[in-house]
Amino acid sequence: MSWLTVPTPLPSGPMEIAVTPLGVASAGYVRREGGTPPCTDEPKIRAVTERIGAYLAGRTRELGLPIDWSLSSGPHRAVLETLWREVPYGRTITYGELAARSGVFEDITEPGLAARTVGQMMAANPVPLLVPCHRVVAADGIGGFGGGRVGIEVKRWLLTLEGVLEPTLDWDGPL
DNA sequence: TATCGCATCTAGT
DNA sequence: ACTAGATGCGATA
Repeated sequence: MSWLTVPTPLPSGPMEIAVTPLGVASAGYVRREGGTPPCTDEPKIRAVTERIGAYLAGRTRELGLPIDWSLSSGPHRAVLETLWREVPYGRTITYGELAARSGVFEDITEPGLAARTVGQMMAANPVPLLVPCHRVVAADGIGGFGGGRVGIEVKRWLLTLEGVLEPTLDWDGPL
């Protein structure tokens, strides 16, 4: 596993991406702590940078990057894969609905519990952006996002990019 | 293995 | 419209 940094127009700045021979294993909106080996595979760096750049510039709706799922397993992975398969560009799903779709929480009957658990799984998503956790919203509003204050801005930015939200006055992305 | 912190929801003022 | 409480999972050390 090696790391590379990709410039983005996001409010959070550049992303840190970890790649393996299988694909992208990890992505972060915030800078990783040092100590991880940088990626030296130039064609791979160019491919990842180009795909993410095109997506965030509105030139494509598909990232088209292979995902290495090995960092997640069990129910966590099942929910992430459900989200990845069933929620396309420009669509959103609520925490509760995703819980139901994934089929992981059929034993859980308490209202809201499955939804909360999904929220915690999204917070622990190793590959945000590739697995579109920003398309998962609360039943009554936009919901939350990791990374504190900047995190929620990233979520709004991405939803605006995909046409889910109306551009605000400070919108600095494409369109 | 023990502890911590919730990316929610629903109901009750 | 707004506030508070229920409640158990996953992550971290």
